[in-house]
Parts: sequence; structure tokens; C-alpha cells
Amino acid sequence: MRKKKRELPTISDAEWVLMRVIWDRGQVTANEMVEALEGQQEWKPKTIHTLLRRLSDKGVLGFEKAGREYVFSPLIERQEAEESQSHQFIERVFAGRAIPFLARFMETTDLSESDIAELKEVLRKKSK
Amino acid sequence: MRKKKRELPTISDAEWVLMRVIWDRGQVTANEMVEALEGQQEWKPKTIHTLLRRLSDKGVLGFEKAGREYVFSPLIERQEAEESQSHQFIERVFAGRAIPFLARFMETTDLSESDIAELKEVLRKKSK
DNA sequence: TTGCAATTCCTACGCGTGTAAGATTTATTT
DNA sequence: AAATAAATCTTACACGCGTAGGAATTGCAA
Repeated sequence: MRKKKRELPTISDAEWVLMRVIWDRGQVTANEMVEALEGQQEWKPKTIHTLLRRLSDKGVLGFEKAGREYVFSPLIERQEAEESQSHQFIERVFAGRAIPFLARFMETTDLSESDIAELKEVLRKKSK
Repeated sequence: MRKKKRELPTISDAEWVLMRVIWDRGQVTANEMVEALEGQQEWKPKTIHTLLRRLSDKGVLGFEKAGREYVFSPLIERQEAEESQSHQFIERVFAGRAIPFLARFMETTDLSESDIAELKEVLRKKSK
């Protein structure tokens, strides 16, 4: 019983940075976004405004006026977007072969003992 | 003792399709590539030629003349490219947080019992 | 050696993205 | 009400990518 997956708009590298902020907070004004990214990204405020506008144009963000400024909020779910991106990525680089990808990725990533335990637990549950 | 990672050129979606073919075969001529992709992609031969040229320009493919045509071969290793892409992806979408990514990805992907066993085995080895 | 067919080289074009600047509107303060 | 400050709206531009077309060249066949 697979959820119907809407076609998600593409979210660019730069846009993902903003999306993470918005998902973390629920909503932001343009200024809050600029502050949030200060020090983390070296974008001019204008750049951030452009990105917010593009995300709204794409239908990924909604906004409403509050006084003289807009408050933006996500129109798509984080999990949905992340999953969609992940599967697109596997398709693109590994031609859809998820297992080799997972195996190699885990082999070449630093994992603490507790990380390993967590992942094992996920697998244990999967296998019923 | 981390391997030095050269900066890899970016490989676009379309280019990945060609790279997989070349890695599988070791080398190909332009014509072989066109044949290989026939039915799989609906690109005109010219498009494929352009992509081969761009990959050469980027230094991802090398070529040598054989009679009147070129034989292309990879200049970068598959594993290296795949790993680099994988980590870039995690960076981009999950801000580097690999564990949540792995956990969720495994949860939402169909895995057979033997897939699960294989992945568990990888984890077992990791944990020393 | 000359013509031809195959191959490569050069050029193109619209769209998305990263990266903003300048113009305009609007809320607020005096 | 007018000035100001803050926000939004409009425009820009170069580069990469998907997607080729046309021009030039070069082996090979006759």
C-alpha cells in the first residue's frame, strides 16, 4: 500500500540549505532566514531573497503577509522530499542498485559503535 | 589514514549514464556507446558525442585514436567517483548527517532477506 | 588519386542555478 | 502628511546541462 508520490519540484543545492532551516523552524521571515544563515553561508541577503522567491515560485514554500513582510512555510514534507531525493540519487549514480550502494557507503563511512547498533536494529526490525 | 581525495569534476546525470557503460566495458568507441545506449536512452548520436566530448574535456575520460575513430577510457575510478558523489549527496540533502539518512533509507527501501543479511554482515565487520 | 562515407570539430539555444543589483512599494515614524 | 526605512519586485548575467545541427576532415574504396 504505497503512498502516491506527487511529483516533487527539483530543489537545488542552495535551496536545500534554506529548506533545512525552514523545516527546522516551521516557518521563517526573510530576515530570520538571513540571520539563520549568517556565518554559515556567505550569501548576500539579496541572494537569499532570490532563493526564497524561487522556492515559492516552485510551490515548495508558501507565504503569507504579516505586516510588511512575508512569513514563509514549507508546502512539502521533509521526509517526502528527502526520500525522493535519495531515490533519485541512487537512480542517477547507481542505476537504482540500492544494495551495493548501501554496502559500500557503510563500509566507507565512519560509524561509531552506537551508530552501528542503531543500524543493526533497523535491519532487525525490517527482517520482521 | 585517510586517502587523499583529488577533487573530482562534476559528472552530470546524463554523463553518469555513459560512465557506467564505460566502466563496465573498460573502453568504448563513440559508436559502441551509441549502440550500447540504443533502446535504453533516446538520445541522438550527436548528443552522445557531445557528452563524450564534455567528459573528455573534464578529464574524466581519456581517448586515443584508432584508425579514424577514438577509443575512450575512464581516467577516474568508479569507486572513487561513486563515493565522492555519495558523500556530496549526503552533504547536500542531509547536511552530512549520514546515520539518519542510512536509517531512513533502509526503512523505506524494499530489502530481501538476503539483502538484509548482507548489510548486517557489513555492519558486523565494521564493528571490528 | 579522387570521391565518398564515416568521424570528429565547432556552434547553438533554452532553461536552471548561483549570485546578486537596482527600482518600487509600503509601513512606520515624526 | 511627508519623509524615511524596510521590504518586496523586477532584472541581470555567466555557466553548466540537455539536446542537438551543420561544417570540416580524414580514412578507405575504387
